[in-house]
Amino acid sequence: MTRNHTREDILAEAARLFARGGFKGTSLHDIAVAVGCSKATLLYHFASKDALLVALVEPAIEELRALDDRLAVLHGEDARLVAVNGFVDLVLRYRREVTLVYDSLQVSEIPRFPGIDALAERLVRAFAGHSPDPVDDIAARVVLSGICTVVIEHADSGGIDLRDALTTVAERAVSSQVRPRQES
Amino acid sequence: MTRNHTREDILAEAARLFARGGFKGTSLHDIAVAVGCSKATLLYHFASKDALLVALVEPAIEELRALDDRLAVLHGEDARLVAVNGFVDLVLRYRREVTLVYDSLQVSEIPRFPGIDALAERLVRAFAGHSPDPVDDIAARVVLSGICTVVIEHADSGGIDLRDALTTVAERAVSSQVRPRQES
DNA sequence: GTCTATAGAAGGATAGAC
DNA sequence: GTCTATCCTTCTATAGAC
Repeated sequence: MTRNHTREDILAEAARLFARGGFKGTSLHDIAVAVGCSKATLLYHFASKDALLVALVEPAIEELRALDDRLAVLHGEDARLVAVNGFVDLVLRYRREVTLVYDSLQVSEIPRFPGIDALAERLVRAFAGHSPDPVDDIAARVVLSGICTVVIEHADSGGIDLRDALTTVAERAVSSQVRPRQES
Repeated sequence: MTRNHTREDILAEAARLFARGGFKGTSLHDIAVAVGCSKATLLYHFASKDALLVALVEPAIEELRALDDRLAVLHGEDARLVAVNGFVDLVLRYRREVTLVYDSLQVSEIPRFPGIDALAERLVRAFAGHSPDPVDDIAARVVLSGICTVVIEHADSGGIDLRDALTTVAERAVSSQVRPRQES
């Protein structure tokens, strides 16, 4: 557990600083100071600044892909439930990392992760319970991106269970008055 | 109307590029190339890169403050309706600018606008219809930030009325099952 | 594995001609 | 008003000692 102490420190500080200042807004110098080492040490552990970012978000991406796989065989309401619960859980465990991934979709200041755009699109559709209603599609997009943002600033969740709140919001936003549910 | 052709071009291109690449992710060189002029010309019209950003978002900030003023005398459901309709309208008219303002709240890569944090907090409360339920508070935050994000990528709104969709989503997300409405 | 020193590129901003 | 040329800083990354 105590192996590669420095490498872990770098990842932790980089996550914190990237979340606060953005990827382009955070320099290797900033990270080095936060860690308490030199820039050269950073680049000994990671080939480049981009490589550091990739290493940072890799675990989150892996889990995102796993969730995507699980969703592949689900439809409608089933997909929605798994997507919402799975994504909220994932975002809570990888707060800062997921936001970096999400930013990479919109802002080209960050290196792209292959296949992420299509994955995000499938996730939106699942969040919408594959509803044909365009409003549900918009709702899914709003909630999906909103969750990513809120989870960052709410590092201090004031007593309330953030997980329950976020899933509830996702539930509400996408629920049409007439929900096309499969009453099996 | 044809006065200060270049200045307007600079603002337009800067808005486009900042939205796509982020503030730090977009250089004066990038903007100059897009406009078709030199960096020096940019800095003749605007004192600095920061000043360019401020000039860009100033109109949006002004309207945001105006909305905030209107909200000051409203409560509960009335506040919610005015806040949601007013904000959605504002965001649709200043798509790229509002997002820059919103980013300035989270990411310190962008110069801060005075009083914006408190304003944003009041807006959140209004979006929540001043509900005491913490879930409504979270819902308001999710929807508020989600709207800012979605409106950017949806430059191509596919036939659907984005305004209606966004207000509907905001309505749904914050509506508790038991809405504390003032049935006058 | 970590450091100092430095290379090499890119960024924001200024000077001065036109 | 717009340009070219330049300055100075900051940034990423490398070289080489320890």
